[in-house]
Order: sequence, then structure tokens, then C-alpha cells
Amino acid sequence: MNNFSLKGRPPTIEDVARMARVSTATVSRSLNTPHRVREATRLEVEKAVLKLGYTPNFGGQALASNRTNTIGAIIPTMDNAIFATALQALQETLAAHNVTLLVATSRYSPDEEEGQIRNLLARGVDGVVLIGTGRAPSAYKLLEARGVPFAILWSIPSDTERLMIGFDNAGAAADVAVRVMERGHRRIAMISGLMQNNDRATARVDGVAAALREADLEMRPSWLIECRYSLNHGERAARRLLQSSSRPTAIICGNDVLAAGALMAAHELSIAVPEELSITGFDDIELARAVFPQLTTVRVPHRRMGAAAGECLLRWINEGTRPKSMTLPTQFLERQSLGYMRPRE
Amino acid sequence: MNNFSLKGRPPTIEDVARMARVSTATVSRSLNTPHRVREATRLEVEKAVLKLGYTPNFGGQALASNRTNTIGAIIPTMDNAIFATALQALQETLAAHNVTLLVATSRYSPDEEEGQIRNLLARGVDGVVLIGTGRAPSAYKLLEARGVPFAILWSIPSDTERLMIGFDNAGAAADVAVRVMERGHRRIAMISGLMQNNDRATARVDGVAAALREADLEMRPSWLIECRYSLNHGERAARRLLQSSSRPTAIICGNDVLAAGALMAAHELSIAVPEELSITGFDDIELARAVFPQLTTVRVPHRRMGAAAGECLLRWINEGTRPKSMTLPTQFLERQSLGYMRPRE
DNA sequence: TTGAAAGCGCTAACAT
DNA sequence: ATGTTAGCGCTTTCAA
Repeated sequence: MNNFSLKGRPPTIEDVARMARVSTATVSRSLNTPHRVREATRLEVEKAVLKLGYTPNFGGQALASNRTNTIGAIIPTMDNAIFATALQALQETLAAHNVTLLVATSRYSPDEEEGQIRNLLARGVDGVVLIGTGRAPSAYKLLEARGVPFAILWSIPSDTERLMIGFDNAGAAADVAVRVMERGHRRIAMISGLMQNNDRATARVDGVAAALREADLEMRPSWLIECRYSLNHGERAARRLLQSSSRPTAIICGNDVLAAGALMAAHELSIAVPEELSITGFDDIELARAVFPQLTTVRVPHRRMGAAAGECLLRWINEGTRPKSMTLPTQFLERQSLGYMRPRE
Repeated sequence: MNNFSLKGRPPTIEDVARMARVSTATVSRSLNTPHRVREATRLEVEKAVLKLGYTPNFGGQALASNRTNTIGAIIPTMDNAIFATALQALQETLAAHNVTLLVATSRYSPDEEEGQIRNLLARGVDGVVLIGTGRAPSAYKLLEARGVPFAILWSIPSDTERLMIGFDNAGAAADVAVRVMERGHRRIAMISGLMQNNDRATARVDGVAAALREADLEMRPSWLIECRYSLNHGERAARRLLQSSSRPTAIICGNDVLAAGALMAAHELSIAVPEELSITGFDDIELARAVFPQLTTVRVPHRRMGAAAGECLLRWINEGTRPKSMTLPTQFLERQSLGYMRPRE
């Protein structure tokens, strides 16, 4: 046992300083701004750090520097994989800069989200990542009052005053509708996630509706079903669509989970996809390839959004000026679940 | 503008104290141990807190109390949904006690995991959640040296010195093998996740092997394929199994993702499941129901593990004594991908 | 390049 | 029941 650190108690910067025969200030500098310290001194400090197994105390650091090196993200849910990839990319980007990611969930509720924002703020996060724009102005006020940088993901930049990193949900959805129509479909239904407080879901519906209108088609109200994002709900919605006497020949789904649910319903009703019914998804999560037939869907730039969010936020935090918003491209992904419309005999 | 808080700077406990005309100690008590404060005083403090929009500074709190109200979890990956449900349950349990969950990933690497443990420790987490037992003793030493409570999930309690909350991977896997054999299968292969450093994967393989041996069958070395947990890898592995001249009639998979991959391979090779080939999964994630045919699999107590981990850890942190480990039940889940062996003509 | 020392905001032991 | 006060471990002027 050495006599520099009292056993039990984790070593402090003072223990390191004593062992390296320097002041605590020098230890701090060696660790944070190595170039401002003489090489020999730095080496000495390093040795002591290693020997003691020293790790800066988080609270002390946060208190003194007013920085936590933590960024918080609030996503609607962890239950399905929709946000996992972006989160993973975000985390990797942050980790490269020694910043930790704190993840919270809002369960698609603006109130819960606001609570989580408070929570993250209380923990002193240096930045926040939010999904979409469906929230009260008060939520933004919280962030702005504290001057905490934040990024909004998944929605197309619509507001020059905020940092938004997303893509054109409406445009991509309209594109899907166009492709569906190109294959001869005229009887087109849609299963969407709940649109309330969900601008992405709303935009996707709007996009499809606009494309149909453009082609002089109209989306029948009863052929637009809103439900929660889950396999079961998607299945149930599709069942309703498919069991009515006159059924659609194509179902455009608001995301891949709903599309997979629709596929389940088709299987159970012995409706062949894509021969008798076309189904499209959105997001391109792994599930889209696991089902049979594989889903024709829209590839969303998950990884790029996550990585870009990390980089922009870090830049904003370090340089103090808000980076520009960015719109990322999506891609229509042809697989097997969308087919040509066949006349029914 | 009131003159109690300087604009820009977030209000401190001192601002609250001044406004409520009490000491900072009383404010602290009002917030942390309300019952030790006179009602009228407490109300006065509350009023000031509200008016000022005061939120305790995290760093100060952590530094003074040596507590962060944060628990860290290190999971192998967020990419698939395997750990999502347990995490969600854990988070809900913790949230009910005003404790925040910090999530980190190790990408199935013990070294990365150890790095993350250091990281969490440096951030002063009050407790840690780990998956499985595949790690170096040094990792445990880190935790124990700091006296930080930790729980190990997903593995069956094997060590009376540690808090483990899991289930019998080997037993459940053996049970699957027995059921498969009961349906007449004798040519049984297995696709497993990488077993190195992964005790769950290893236990599942061991369980199956033991059950086969029990029935005087033997697992051919070439019929046990190890690969990463991904759709693609599962598909590739199954392809190898199915394209050899003499192929198995049943494939037991180490988890649902691999099983879904195997199903894809079967589809592509036009091998009917379960008529010509049986496939089983493990974990019962949502994916298991989304594929066709739906996977016969093992239901794992995701939610209960997560919730129990939260409760046990909280108890340990607050009372100072390590709770007992627990073994949770699993359940064989009959769906569609396991069928009776048919003689090939 | 380095050191001395003043806090950062909060809690808890002790005093009243 | 409440106040006084001494730190908790670190960063950051300011001096040397």
C-alpha cells in the first residue's frame, strides 16, 4: 500500500499532485491542456495518475468548469429499432470526443418529453437532441432560457432559428405514392402512426395525400387508418382495410413496423403479396428485410443524422455559434412487397 | 425583473434562501427531507423555488452528497431489440425513484465494456447493470474497489458473492432441443452467436448439446455454426447448412435474429418451413412474430429482469446490503416454425 | 511554466 | 426547527 492515497477513498487530484510533486493546478493542466505544461512535468503527472488509478471526479469537474461533457437525447421509444441506429451513430461520434450520451424516452408524449428536458437540464447536459417538432413552445423556452444547444432530428428544416437535421418526410412519402401509382394502383390506402404531436407521421400522410391529389385520386377517409406504431396495431388496421367488401390493392404504411403488421394480416387472410396486394414501409429498419416478402420501403439516413447531430452539437457547444441546419437525402428502396396491379377477375 | 436572481445565471440555492428568508440549509432540507421542516417554512421555500425556477445544480449536489442518482447500464448493442425491453423496464423502475439511467454499449467486447465501466465510475454512478458474465476479473475489481453496487443480468445466478438476476439459458435451450426431438427430428443443427466471452450463447449451445447427448444423438461439429448476431450472418450460416448434400431437418438458433436470418435463407432456397425444415429462435422479441412463419421460440423475462434489476440495485444502494440473486422462469413458446419431421421421399 | 488560492453550488455535522 | 460553517474535488484567475 502506498501512503499517497488513503485506502477506500478514490484518489483525488490532490493525491496525484502530491505524488508528482506539483500543484493541483498543474495536474489539472496536464490533463486538460497538456501543451501548456513542460513535457517532463507532464510525464511525471501521467505516471502518478496511472499509479494511483486516478479518475477526475465528475461532480467536482462539473461544478468548477460548468461543463458535464454529457449530451442528452430524448427519443419517443426504445421499443422498436427506429431510433437505435441513429442513437448508436450519435453515441459513437460523441464518444470520440469524450462526451457521454444520456438517453431518455418520452413515449410519444409532449408532456413527458418536457419533463425529460427538465431532467436533462437539471443534470447539466451541455446539449440536447430531440426528435421532430411536435411539442409546446414552452419546451423550447426551457432550453433557450438556459442557453443549452439543441438539435432537432427527423424533420425537414423548417425554422431558420433552430438547428434541424432531418429529411423530407412529405416528399419521400409522396415519392412512394407516385411509385405505387406508376404500378397501376388506384385503390390506395394508408396506415399511419398517430398524427397528433407527430409531425413526421403527419408529413408522410400529407405527402401521400398530395401525390394522390396530383393524380386526381383521392384518399378515402376510411382508407386512412391511424394507429400506434406496433406490429399488433398495424395488423389490426390492415385487417380492417382488407376485410371490407371493396378493398385496396395497395397499402402505404407510415413505417416498417406497421407494414410488417399489415403483411401479417395479409398472410392470415391468405392474400398474396405483392400479387394481390402491395404494401410499402418507411424507415428501412432491419425488420424490413426479415419479413417475407421483403418490404419495399424508404431508406432514411439514420446513421448520418445521428453522426451529424453529434458533430453539429459539439461544434455549437465549443464554438458558441449555431451551425446551419441540414436536409439529408432519402432513397426509395425497391424490394418485393410492391408489385404491379393486376386486374381482378 | 426581480432582484433576487442575477439575470442569465441560473438561480442557486442561495437565491432561493434569500427570497424565502431562510438559510441554504433549510432550503436543502425542504427539498430533500421535507418532513424535517416546518410546514410554513417549506411552503415559503416552495414558493421561492417556483418563482425562481430553481433546479439544484447537479455537480454541486453530486460533490456534496457523493451521490448522483444515476445508474449506468452497459449492454452489448442497441442495434437489435434484444435488450430494449429490459432497458425500458429498468428505466421506468428507476424513474419512479427519481434515478436516471445512463446507457452505454460494449459491442460484445470485454475491453470496451471495461472502458465503459471506468467511464461510468468516473461519472459517479451509484450502481451499474451488466449483461452476462463474460469479462475479466479486473472488471469486477474496478467495481468492487469503488464499492459500487452492480447487477448482472441474463445469466443464471452462479456466484453467491454477486447480485445476479437471470434465467437458465442452458436449461431453456435443452428444453427446446427436447421439443424438437419429440417431433421426430434427428438431424439437428444449431446456429449460435459467437461464444467467446458470451456465456449466454455458450450456455445455450451447451444446453442443446447436452439434450442431444441425452438422446444418444450427437451434434456434428459442422452443424454447429457460430456467427455474429445479425440477420445477414444468420442467413449465411443457414445457407451453408442447407446447401450441403445432406442437410438437417431442424435448425435451433441462438436467438430470434439468427432464426429470422435462417428463415430468409430457407425462403430463398425454396425450402418450406416447417414442412421441410424446422427453425427455432430464442428471446421472443417482436421480430419473432413478424416473420412468416412465426417463430417458435423461448420467451425470456425481459421486463421482469429489467424491473428487478432496478429494484434490487436501488435497495442495495439505499440499505447498503446486497439483495439475493434471482432466477426467473422462461417459457417455451410454440408458434409455427417448428413442425413434425416428415420422412423425405 | 508553475503555484497559490478563490470559488463553483450543495450537503451535513454541529450548534443553537 | 433552523442556522452556521466546513468542506466535497476541481478549474481558473492571478502572481511569481
